[in-house]
Amino acid sequence: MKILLVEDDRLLAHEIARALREENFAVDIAANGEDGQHLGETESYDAAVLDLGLPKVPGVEVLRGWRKHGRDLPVLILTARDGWTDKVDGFKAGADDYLTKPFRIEELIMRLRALVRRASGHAAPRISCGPLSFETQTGVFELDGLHLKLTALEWRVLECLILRKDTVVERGVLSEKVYEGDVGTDSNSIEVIVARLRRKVGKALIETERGRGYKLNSGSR
Amino acid sequence: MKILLVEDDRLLAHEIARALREENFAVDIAANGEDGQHLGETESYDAAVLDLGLPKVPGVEVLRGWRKHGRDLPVLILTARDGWTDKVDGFKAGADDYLTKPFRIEELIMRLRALVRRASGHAAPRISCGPLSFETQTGVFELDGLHLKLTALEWRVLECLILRKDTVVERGVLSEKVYEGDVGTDSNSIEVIVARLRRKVGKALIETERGRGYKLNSGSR
DNA sequence: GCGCCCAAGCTTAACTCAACCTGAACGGAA
DNA sequence: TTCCGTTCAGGTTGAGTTAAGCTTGGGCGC
Repeated sequence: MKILLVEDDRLLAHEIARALREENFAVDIAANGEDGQHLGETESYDAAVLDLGLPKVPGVEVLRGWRKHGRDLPVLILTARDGWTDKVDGFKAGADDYLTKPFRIEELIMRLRALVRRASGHAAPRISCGPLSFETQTGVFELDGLHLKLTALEWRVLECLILRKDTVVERGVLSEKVYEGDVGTDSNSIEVIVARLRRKVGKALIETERGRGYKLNSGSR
Repeated sequence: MKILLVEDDRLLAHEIARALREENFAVDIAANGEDGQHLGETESYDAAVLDLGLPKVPGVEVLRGWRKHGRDLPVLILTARDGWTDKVDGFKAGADDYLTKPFRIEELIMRLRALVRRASGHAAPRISCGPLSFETQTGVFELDGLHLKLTALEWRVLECLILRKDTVVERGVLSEKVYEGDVGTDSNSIEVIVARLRRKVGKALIETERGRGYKLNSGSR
């Protein structure tokens, strides 16, 4: 867990760093806006603590710069003044939280922990299978990196297959998953959907196991 | 954008709810811990505001209950007492932020917006999508740089879509987030709102995924 | 091994109906 | 009054189903 601390007050900076390290955070200190800007853009941190009252480059500008460069780390800003506009500007620039000086160091730690916890929950698990990949959070399929457009039923079938890739999914299981209620199985609609899917994702991907069902096979064998 | 407000003080609750609704949030109010617990577990909210000083079931227990049930919505806790241990307990139970009473309602809104923005995976304070852009901290939409005037419902729908741009937002999810309380699903009002939105932002932006829902697509793919 | 036969699966095309769109009108709230 | 949200009706579209003919594969008798 690595934190970037941008704070010009040497004394305060070291006090904060000491406390954070005691809690097993790794801390880099930047004593001014320029260094902070640069470090935030080049290194990889789990979160940043940013003093808004910096000399030369104002803290808000540092934050704005990070965001412009696509840095999406959680940022907690510190403000000496109790000024309302400061906080508003900070939030508008993309801050996630703020603290007004003076503050208890335990509070800083707690808020940092909360930020990191929430930010880390955003890893989007992906399943890929040959040229096909599936983002479980958004339900988006991609083929060779290109967005794959599917109808509702095609999507359900393909999801069902990719969640069990490399294993046979029986016909019955498929129609159960695809048609929520139980269905009379005397129909070839599943076959039709599979055929259409094959035309979209390529014949080789979906293998049929005669008498049992279908299997999505990753080219690994 | 739907918020759960758990607050036993009727007056305060309605004041907060009014202010939030003025900012186009949909708000459900729970007047006690039990109701709050239940609503938070069964309904789907984008964030919760939780008073820690509740009668009967303490606020921290409510929060702990949600987390135990796997509800990971962002939670902002309110604490009347200036007590340190309250906040610590709150954070330990999985809170994301807190405010000490009394507070400015604008600050509550700022923090809520920051929480929601972060939870939706966006670090930058501005989301753009084709000619459309959205300022997360102020809730302002712009089309080609010009301020876009929307009604409350139009705003909620469009916000919901832009926060999940390029992914399909299901009809059900949409009406959940847009309407307060429970939802009757047999109505085409969402369709009508979408049609009106299309007339305002252009047809191409809002794509309909038949059988699933709607998608806001940044032409990039 | 060879070939026949039948069941299982594939594919195309047409049809049907639910999902969706939209203009208009109504009713309630500010 | 005006504005906003909802409902309704009529029209449009396209996804899903069906059915029919074709292909494939494996079992079995020779």
